[in-house]
Amino acid sequence: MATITDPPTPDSDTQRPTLKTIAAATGFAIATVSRALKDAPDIGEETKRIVRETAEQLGYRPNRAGVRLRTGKTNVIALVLSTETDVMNHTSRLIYSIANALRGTAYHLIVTPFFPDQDPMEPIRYIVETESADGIILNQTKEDDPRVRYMHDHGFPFAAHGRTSMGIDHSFFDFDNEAYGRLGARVMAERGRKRLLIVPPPRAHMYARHMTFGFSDECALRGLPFEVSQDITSDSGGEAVEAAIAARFHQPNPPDGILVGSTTSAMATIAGAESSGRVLGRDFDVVAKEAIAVLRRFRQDILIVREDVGRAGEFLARALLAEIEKRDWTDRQGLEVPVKVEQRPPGREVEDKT
Amino acid sequence: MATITDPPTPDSDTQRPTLKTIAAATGFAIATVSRALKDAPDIGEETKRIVRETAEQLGYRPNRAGVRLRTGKTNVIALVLSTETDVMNHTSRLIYSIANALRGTAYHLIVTPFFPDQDPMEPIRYIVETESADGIILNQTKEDDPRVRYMHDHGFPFAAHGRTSMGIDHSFFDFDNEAYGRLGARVMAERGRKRLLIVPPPRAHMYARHMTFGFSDECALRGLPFEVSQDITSDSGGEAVEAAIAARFHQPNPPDGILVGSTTSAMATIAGAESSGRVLGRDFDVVAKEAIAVLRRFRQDILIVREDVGRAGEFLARALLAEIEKRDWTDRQGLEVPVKVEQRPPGREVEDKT
DNA sequence: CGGCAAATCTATAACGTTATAGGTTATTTC
DNA sequence: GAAATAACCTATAACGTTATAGATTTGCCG
Repeated sequence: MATITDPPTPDSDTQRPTLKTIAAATGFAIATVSRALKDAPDIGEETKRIVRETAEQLGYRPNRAGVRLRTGKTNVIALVLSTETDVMNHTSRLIYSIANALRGTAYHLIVTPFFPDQDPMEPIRYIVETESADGIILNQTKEDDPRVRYMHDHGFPFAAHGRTSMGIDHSFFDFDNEAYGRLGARVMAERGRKRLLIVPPPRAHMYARHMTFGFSDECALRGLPFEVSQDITSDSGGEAVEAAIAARFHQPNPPDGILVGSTTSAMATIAGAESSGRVLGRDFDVVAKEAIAVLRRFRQDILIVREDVGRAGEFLARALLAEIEKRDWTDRQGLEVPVKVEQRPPGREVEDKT
Repeated sequence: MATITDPPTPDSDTQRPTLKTIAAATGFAIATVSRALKDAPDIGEETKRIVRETAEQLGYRPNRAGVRLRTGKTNVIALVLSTETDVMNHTSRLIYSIANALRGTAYHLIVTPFFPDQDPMEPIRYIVETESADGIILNQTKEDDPRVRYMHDHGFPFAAHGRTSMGIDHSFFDFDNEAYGRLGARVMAERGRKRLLIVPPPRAHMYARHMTFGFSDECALRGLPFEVSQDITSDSGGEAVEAAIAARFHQPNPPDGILVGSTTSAMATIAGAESSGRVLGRDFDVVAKEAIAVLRRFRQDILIVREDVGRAGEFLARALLAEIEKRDWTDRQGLEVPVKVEQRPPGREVEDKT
């Protein structure tokens, strides 16, 4: 039984509009529509207007395969990167490892960063709507992430670097930041620290919550005083962190153990604390997580937990391929659990005895 | 007048083989060839063998646009990256800036890193042969770079991050490492340093030559003793550099001013020198070039020259588009000339008086 | 030896686009 | 008023691939 107005079946209008669609809608021939859209001289102004408007309204986007097949134009720029000389950081390592996992497959990797002035949904919508990829890998998930919801709702294959908590069961790889928080708290407690502080990443991020929870809970279990400051959140440059930490160390009861999330905040935190004359390793400890090898040289006495981003990239690529090929694969959700803290070289390490 | 055997005109056989080509060569129908190549059950074993061999021999590679148009399969994985929280390093910054410059154009960016176990020519050949991109951006050029020669010979649009010296006039953007070498030498000389040393990047790289030449020449002009060590070359982790510098500082006549190329080598160099008890800024200076903001926090007294990789990416994207669209654009070759050295904050700087 | 199935191959159409040649009006020219 | 011209539009083919339905050949059974 159909209702009076056509109830838009979720998938009825899912077909992307083509030149044909526009031709049908306007009554012009396909060729005319094509030429009108490229502003050819032998098409009437009025026709162009109509065609353009209909195209706009239907959300027409040229099919790249069609164009490419006909014209030979790929509309692709390849960036061929040498991995020879480079301190690989988090992002490039992720890219390299995904690309590496894709070697030997038929897949190409296109990279679509989105910028602060942009809606995070924009690239996702573009890719899904124009079907310009078979699947998407995304990073820095939020607790309630609209991108994840969108792709899930559209049945579009994806894998996320990071988890979400919105009741959607999706492929992901994540560093276990809760375990990291616990581990950091534990190690500092065992080193005799009495008052801990956490510098959490921006709160919207999923990993910030995990990290903060693990840290707080471990401290609470041990009856150890701790602070989760509202003012001190890591910023990209670290300027704010440095200032805030410096300020905190000039107040009474300063912390003697700090847990931070990234290389940048570690350096900023230490700089801030040192500004009060205190010495790392003697007067206070810092536990940091890093994917690159920078911090050990920065200060010998920093406590480092290593994150293997390469493993994440590899896992995500494999999981996504499984999604795309609809294999029912069990290993679609992976967690990297940190178990050790690297201390002063050479390699005196604290093993986890859980 | 044709010679007896068809003289393979450079471009006569340039056409990529398609299923049609194989069909013609084997006498089978196109459909048969297609099915044979996918190992369909209703094709005879002998046929499959013949088809596969011919395909192999002709170097057949399926046309992605054809497949995509017919099947809807893109064979593309999209990596959607947040740029929000990240210390952008050299590589990711380059990627971001290129992607950003491509926003609003019809172009997609595919990333193809190549790894140490791989022939650098492999990705280039693949892209050119399969026409899977309209143009290529490549980095870390060598003095005589086969990739550049190949693309130039094939008339394939490209732009290089870095120059070459093989008599080919191509699009590039480069940091002026010669000027950097000179500037570093000059600043240290002006600070009263008496014996300089350079830690050059691996010699095959173009920028290593530029840097070394500028440094050496400037020292020579000033009559300043300097060393271009054969043993000390920057390695990716910096281990070798640290050891070599440490060794050098335990010998007579150690340098009191060192020029290095990267963030990593700067840290390694300083660590090595400090192992002999010397103090940066008092007993020796280090001039380093960096694209990220790490070194200032590492040691306050380091002398920093900043490289704007974002500008490189933007320029390269623009230049490549001009190449592709065959616009005769004058700005196809760009140079970033360093003019200042950042010293201890806040912002006491040495301006170039050239 | 007719008939039937299996094995193997082929013709055709379609995906979405654009270049080309051609068609239809209306308008101008002599 | 016939012919030429301009203005605007359309039909068709092709790019390379694959799914589908159908064609041909071969072997086997009764």
